[in-house]
Amino acid sequence: MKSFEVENFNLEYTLECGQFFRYKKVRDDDLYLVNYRDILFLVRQEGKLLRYSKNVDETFVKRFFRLDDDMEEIYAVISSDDFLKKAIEKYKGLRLIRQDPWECMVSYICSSASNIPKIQMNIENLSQFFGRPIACKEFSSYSFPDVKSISNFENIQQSKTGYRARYIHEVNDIVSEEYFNHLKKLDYDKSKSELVKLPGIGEKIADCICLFSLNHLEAFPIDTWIAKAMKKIYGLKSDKYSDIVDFAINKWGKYAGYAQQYIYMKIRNDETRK
DNA sequence: ATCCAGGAATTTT
DNA sequence: AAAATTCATGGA
Repeated sequence: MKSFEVENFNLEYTLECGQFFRYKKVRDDDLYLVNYRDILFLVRQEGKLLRYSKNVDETFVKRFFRLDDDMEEIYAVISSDDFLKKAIEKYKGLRLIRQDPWECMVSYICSSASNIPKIQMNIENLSQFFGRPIACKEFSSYSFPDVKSISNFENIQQSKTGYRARYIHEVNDIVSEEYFNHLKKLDYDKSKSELVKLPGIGEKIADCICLFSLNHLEAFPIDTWIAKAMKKIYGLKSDKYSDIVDFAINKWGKYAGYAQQYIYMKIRNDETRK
């Protein structure tokens, strides 16, 4: 295991806050096994030290966990009120993850009207059907399928994706490496309007893809939790998607996505504890 | 057993 | 243009 020092980073919060699905705690001492495309690596935090398996390098790990984000600046922008201040205090070190756009797209198509364990199962199944075996130390897994390779409809259904199977199949047919290369060049508004053209992708999922894999930190995905939270905390009357987005972007600007993640984490944990 | 879950598309008012 | 219905599946 190699390592480097980290600040304003908490591995557990970052992996387990619901933004990302392909991780597994493999030992009770907080050693995590993480999948990213065709990479399988181990990572563990010991205080300020972040340790990671030798099959990845420091540049990769820093990029994946967005350790290049200036959290002091971000905290300064999103500490707009008591709720956010408390959420940041409690979950300090929670960062967004830079996911792969294709992987992120398929994962969030699976997420509609679902839950985290089930989404994880769907992705695992898809990877077994369409990916390749990969390993790290004594652990083994499957790579995430390449773009255009999730093509067998029967197998998509056998991955227990339900009514989403059709969307995954169609999207797999439409997108390509070139599609993503083009998508990465667009700004937030343009990316989002491209994404919602795809079957099975509405505003919410498009915002997830923008925030979690396309570097658009102003994206503010609104699921039922966030909608409830915004109503409760800020007394928003309208439950129209675009009204809530306008409010958020007006309040937190280019870091609205980070605000979303802290709100989400806090509201969800406060709720499940009662 | 029945109902719902971190939505989107389609159909109906 | 807003509201109800449908879509599969696992888990509570």
